[in-house]
Amino acid sequence: MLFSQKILNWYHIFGRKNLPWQKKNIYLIWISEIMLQRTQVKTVIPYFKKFKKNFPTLKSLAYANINEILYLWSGLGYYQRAHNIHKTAIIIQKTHNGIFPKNINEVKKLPGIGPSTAGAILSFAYNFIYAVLDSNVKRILIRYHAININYKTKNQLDKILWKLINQYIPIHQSRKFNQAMMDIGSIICTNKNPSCSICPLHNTCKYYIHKINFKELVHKKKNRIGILFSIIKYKNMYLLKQQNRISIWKSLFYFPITFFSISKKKYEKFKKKINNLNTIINPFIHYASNVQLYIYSHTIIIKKKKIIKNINQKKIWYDILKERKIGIPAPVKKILTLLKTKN
DNA sequence: GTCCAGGTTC
DNA sequence: GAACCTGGAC
Repeated sequence: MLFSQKILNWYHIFGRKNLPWQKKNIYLIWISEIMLQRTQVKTVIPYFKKFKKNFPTLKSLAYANINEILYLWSGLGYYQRAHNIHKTAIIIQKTHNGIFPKNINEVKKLPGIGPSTAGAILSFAYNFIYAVLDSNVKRILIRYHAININYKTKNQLDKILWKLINQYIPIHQSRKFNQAMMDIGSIICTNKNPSCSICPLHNTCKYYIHKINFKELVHKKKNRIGILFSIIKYKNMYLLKQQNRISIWKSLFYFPITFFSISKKKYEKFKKKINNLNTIINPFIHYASNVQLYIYSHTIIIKKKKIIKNINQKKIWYDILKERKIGIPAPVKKILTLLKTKN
């Protein structure tokens, strides 16, 4: 039996068919595919539903305020994606008459859409014959063909894998094929302890037959960075700043921040200093991107505050008892929730 | 406490 | 090749 036939047969019995974005609405498919970039299905579902409710159409998104988009994105991570969907919505509104393009080259030009996402969008929306090559699909192909990835650069490997997947993708059922490949990759052909016995490809898979397993390269150790949040409180309100210059959490709102080196000497010195500060939030570690953030905070309670500036300016007084439509990074949300309970 | 899953961009 | 985030598993 052909590779693609095995995949399609599996899909008809086990494939995921009721995900909230599987409705042939290209706008919603696009949003879901962006959310799914380096983010797992179960994480995306609640965010997608909330997003769909608030921005049901491309037009509503194009005219939205970026802070409102970041608010709905808060906690999902990789906030550049939120900026990119806004940019894309505006581009489509202006230069494509509000209609999401059908041409793959046009789609790939849009911010935040690479080759894999472009294939996913067009195959899911229109059943066009474009493949998806995300890490689930890559893992299947690497194992199936026992490709030794240690001798290849990322580019060389991608070229090989694209060639393979383009050979396998069936002419009439690309939508089902792509969905099934991702399902199998994430449910069966998992990174650790794959469930080969229930895999539709195991009869011809080199990894299964010959027990060939090439280990992936180990991850680089993350750098430690110290952060001090200055929690400035006035009644129920906290001072938050929108930061654009710092690369992490770009244009999200958080407490005034000080970075410090975590080199042993400086860190010890800083720790002593911190211990003298007035704080009600215990220090904690937050992993972000390629860094390990050691997050400390100190509290300053003020009796009189400056004039409240509006949302388009960089500083705001955030009332913890009121929801406000701004983007807030996960660890800052966590602190605000703690402050609420201690209020 | 540390590790893991997960595409695009520059 | 490095930067970008978070929740949950261990």
